[in-house]
Amino acid sequence: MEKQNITIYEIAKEAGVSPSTVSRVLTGSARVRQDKKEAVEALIEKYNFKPNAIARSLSTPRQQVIGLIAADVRNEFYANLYVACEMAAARRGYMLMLYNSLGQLDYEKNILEMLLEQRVAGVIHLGGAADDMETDAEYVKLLNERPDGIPYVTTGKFDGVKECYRVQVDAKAAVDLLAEHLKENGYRRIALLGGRYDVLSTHIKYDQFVKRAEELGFETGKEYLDNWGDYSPQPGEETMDALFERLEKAKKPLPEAIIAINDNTAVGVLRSIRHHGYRVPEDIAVVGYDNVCVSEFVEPKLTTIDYDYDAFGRKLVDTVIRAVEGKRKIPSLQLLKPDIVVRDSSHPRG
Amino acid sequence: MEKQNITIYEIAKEAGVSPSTVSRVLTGSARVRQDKKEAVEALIEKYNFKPNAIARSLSTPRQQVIGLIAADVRNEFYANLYVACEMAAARRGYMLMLYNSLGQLDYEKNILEMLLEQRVAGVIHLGGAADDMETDAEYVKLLNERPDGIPYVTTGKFDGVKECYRVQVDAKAAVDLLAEHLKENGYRRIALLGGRYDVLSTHIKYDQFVKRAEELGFETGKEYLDNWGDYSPQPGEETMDALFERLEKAKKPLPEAIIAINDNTAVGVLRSIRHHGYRVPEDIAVVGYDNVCVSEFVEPKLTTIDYDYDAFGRKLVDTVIRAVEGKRKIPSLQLLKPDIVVRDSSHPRG
DNA sequence: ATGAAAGCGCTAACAG
DNA sequence: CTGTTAGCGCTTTCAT
Repeated sequence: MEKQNITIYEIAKEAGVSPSTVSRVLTGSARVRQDKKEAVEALIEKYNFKPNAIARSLSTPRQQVIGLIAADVRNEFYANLYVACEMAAARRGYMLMLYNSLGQLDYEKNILEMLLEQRVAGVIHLGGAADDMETDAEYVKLLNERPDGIPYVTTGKFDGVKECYRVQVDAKAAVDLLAEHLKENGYRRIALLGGRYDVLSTHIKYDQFVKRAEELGFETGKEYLDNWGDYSPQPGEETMDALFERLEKAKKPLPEAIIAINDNTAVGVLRSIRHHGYRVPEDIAVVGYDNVCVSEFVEPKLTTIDYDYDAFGRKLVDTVIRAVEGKRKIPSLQLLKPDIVVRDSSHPRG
Repeated sequence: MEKQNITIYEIAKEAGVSPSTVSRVLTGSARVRQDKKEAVEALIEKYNFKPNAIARSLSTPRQQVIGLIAADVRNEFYANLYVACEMAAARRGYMLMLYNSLGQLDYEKNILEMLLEQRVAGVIHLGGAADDMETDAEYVKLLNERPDGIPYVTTGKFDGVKECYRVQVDAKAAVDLLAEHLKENGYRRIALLGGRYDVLSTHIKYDQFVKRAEELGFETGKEYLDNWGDYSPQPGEETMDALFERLEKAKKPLPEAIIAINDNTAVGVLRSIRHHGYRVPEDIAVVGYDNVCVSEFVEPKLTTIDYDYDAFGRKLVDTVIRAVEGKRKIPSLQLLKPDIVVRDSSHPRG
């Protein structure tokens, strides 16, 4: 262990120079005579001195730290996005400070305050309250009270927040990709299951699906749409079970294909279908969203929507940094084009 | 947006008190006359003033931030652990700063330096280089050069690091649980597959398994052990494919049960078995580790080892905090007892 | 090229 | 109870 509390002062004294000179060799902010420079560097090496980033950030415009609020990194979608952000940030010399809101609105507001007290350079908000259809007024107030110049970028939306940049997946395009893929493969009676309608991205998916279904001549009524619960396999299974029951009662035919709100939900749907004695995709096709790791390892492999997570993270981080640096106009909404990954769960209907 | 750069000084001036008084009402560190207090609070409210945590931490002993290095939060095991740590830290008034090493040793060293420059109160290291059997000498040097009093706690180990606390899953106990469960259910010829032998936890599992197998009279030779590759499904599938091939060539019988190094690996193993036309568990049983979300949704549901992630995270964080606060002796190694979750993939052999 | 001095925003020891 | 003063560790004018 090194002796603690070494500062540029001890280094300066021992090197026979002033603290400013030490600072200059540390930051390279000005030229220093070679021999002094070397002396200082030798001492830095000797004591293994590391400048105190906290002290530095006090005298310097701002922290190179970006605060990040995520709904829950245990969900692979957010984990992927987080890692992409971290890599992008590292490349630009920024650090990230992560918090998970875990669905607790109060805690989430708390996080925001802590981040602001840390004087982060900006905050990125992935899902969570930013994904609620109905914006929480108090949250918006909090956001609008934030110090000037701390940019806020989110994958969701917040009505009424000033200087808020949105970077979203183009959810409509994703719906279209899936809908057209199913149509091409001969599916016409299609159900959309899972998620919560009061979540922005889910909301968009349902609305767009209804619209597109009509255009493509799908056979889709209210009975074939169902949303509640979270985004894990369990509710997926239950929602599908309920669909079977509902259709039987109504004497309606089974759907030919299911669009699950995400891959986890799809995994639950697959299980329900299996339990009811049907095969995928022969009897019912299933597709999902997010291209999560398991989607490739369930039986059958899942057709799904993929995103360029790296590009997504990069765009998020770059937006913050550009805003911080006061760069030219930044679009308030940036959309990312999704891709479709076709696997076995939606083979041509035959 | 609020005007930026409000400090306790403007508040003080406008309230007609001294900065220290403002500080006192902020921290509650001393009594302040009621009317002054109210005046200050009103202004804090009015300007929506938030004290600068950075400045505060400069004049105060230390940051309430704990640095956390994780191998990769996209692996659910780490995501679970991370979230548990975050919750535990929040309860104790600490924040976390997360970094993912992603298998890049150089970057990982970099992270450590950045964390130290941030003067974090302590660092928690989940997997990554701390999990390597062969400790990287330079890393150890870095660790030993860290300022005095910054505790280091890890789920792995680092040979030669001073003031290093280890909090580990009791991997031997986990092996025993699985081995005994299989024995009770009538399995005797058992293979252990996946992971890398140069990773601490994997190493322990293999060694303990070999030892225990002998004690329990298992039929297990070199052909039934295989480790290389990472901890995702793909290598799991390939390893199992290779096992089939190897045993056929050697004219050895198939194993009755497979222990996969983790659930992800097990998922790949299941697929390989299915592709080869065998059933689980009728022909071959499969068990894993970690009780990751999918383990409950693959077909058949996976028997696996579960940990009390919350307790794990709490112990990690508490250890750091206790060390920071210079509390009484802290054990240098703390072991967590794992549990077994019995599901369908290892039904009694019939 | 380099030192002295001021300041970043807050806390804390010390007088009153 | 409260104001004054002195830091915390670093950067940054401003002279020299």
